[in-house]
Amino acid sequence: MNEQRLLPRATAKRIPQYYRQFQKLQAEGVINIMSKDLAIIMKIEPTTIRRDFSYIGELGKQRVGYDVNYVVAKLQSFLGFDEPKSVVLIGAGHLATALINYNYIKGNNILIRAAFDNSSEKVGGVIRDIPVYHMSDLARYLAENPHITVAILSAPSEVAQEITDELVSQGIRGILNFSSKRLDVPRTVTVENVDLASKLQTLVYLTDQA
Amino acid sequence: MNEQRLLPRATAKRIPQYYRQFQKLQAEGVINIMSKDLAIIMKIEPTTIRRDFSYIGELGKQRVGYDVNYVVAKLQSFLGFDEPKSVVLIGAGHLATALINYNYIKGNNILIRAAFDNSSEKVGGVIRDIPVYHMSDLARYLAENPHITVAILSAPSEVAQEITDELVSQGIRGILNFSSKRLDVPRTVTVENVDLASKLQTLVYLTDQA
DNA sequence: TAGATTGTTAATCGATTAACAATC
DNA sequence: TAGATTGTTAATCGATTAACAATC
Repeated sequence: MNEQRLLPRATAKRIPQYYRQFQKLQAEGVINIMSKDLAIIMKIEPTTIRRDFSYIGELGKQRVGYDVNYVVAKLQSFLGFDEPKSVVLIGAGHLATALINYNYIKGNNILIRAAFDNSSEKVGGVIRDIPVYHMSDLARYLAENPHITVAILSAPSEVAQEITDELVSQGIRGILNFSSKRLDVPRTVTVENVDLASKLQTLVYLTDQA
Repeated sequence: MNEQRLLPRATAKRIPQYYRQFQKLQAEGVINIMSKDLAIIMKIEPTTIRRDFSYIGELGKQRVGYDVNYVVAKLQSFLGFDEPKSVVLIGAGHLATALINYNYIKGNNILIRAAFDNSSEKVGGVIRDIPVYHMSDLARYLAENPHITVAILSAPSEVAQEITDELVSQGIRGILNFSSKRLDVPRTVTVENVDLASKLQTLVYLTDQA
């Protein structure tokens, strides 16, 4: 039941970066790339790259490097992105719109299916082609779409926990949290925090240090 | 010249979180808090909190915990936020607007002074009360405002490096990078990366793992 | 083959946490 | 004072990287 983590968390967080980079290389028509050259592009040590890749399998060939098409396919299946994953957006403000735009640019193995908001101006409309529903429809929507297990939370901090509880009770198991609140969730739920205000403060601080 | 890093990078990244949390506690009228209780709120081990604080000084009192007002003042001066820091925004799209809104909610020791964009619809307008200028005015603006040393880069990836070079040549020493490109900068320049697309992919992957 | 690059073993480094002395 | 909490020492843990054998 409780699957052992197959690879270190630090590696897990880099795999999507590799995947995205190899997609780009593929689009550019690159056939092979060596860890040394990839290291320069991605600003990651070649040893770290090879170590990370070794968790997935023996992807490379000595003297040749990594076959771009092969690695893309391998990473894709490793990430479970062979079939696209659906997610929902909580909040339909500027951040939500930015995320929808981001998502459109990238190779679409993650599909934002719907956004939820309380604003009567937004409800009933679309962002790109993503429909915006009222928050009161959230529970029903998730009940009807049980394959959706990930939500992006871009709602105000004050209601973040309350919405989280609802998401979890409706079967959501992964939350990308843009609020500054740390969310209380059962251990079975994964939360990734993106605290933009703190990030900016950290940067300002580090800049003055350096 | 080359100032030694005073505290571990992991700690440096948490200090702004502590600062924000203590601001909140202050607003709520909390007088004292103990590491054990703070740990529950912030989801950080009490030992980690005490260890982090010890880098700043002996902030607490046995049996009493941490005086909220005192810690806010201490963190503020430690972060160099006694006087507010000015930053500029590159790009005036939805992400930029979201960041401006974020910034307005928080205690304002970081001031976004101006945004720069190429869109003729946006140039000349304001977001909240932040003026939007044309990208071609960036160099002059930074030359006239040499106290601005931090920029938020929310421009498309294709032009990210080009803009970075311009920022650096105009004296910018800290960049919050929202593009998916890793930026080439001199070692004197600090970059914090926020790769939203990768974050989302990581979350989806980890969710399926758990 | 000789040379170069991978995957891996072993060493290092940095961060976290358990244990505890100091002390209020 | 007795008890509890801080700040710190020492141990643990996890991640990175240097060194290198395997091999193409």
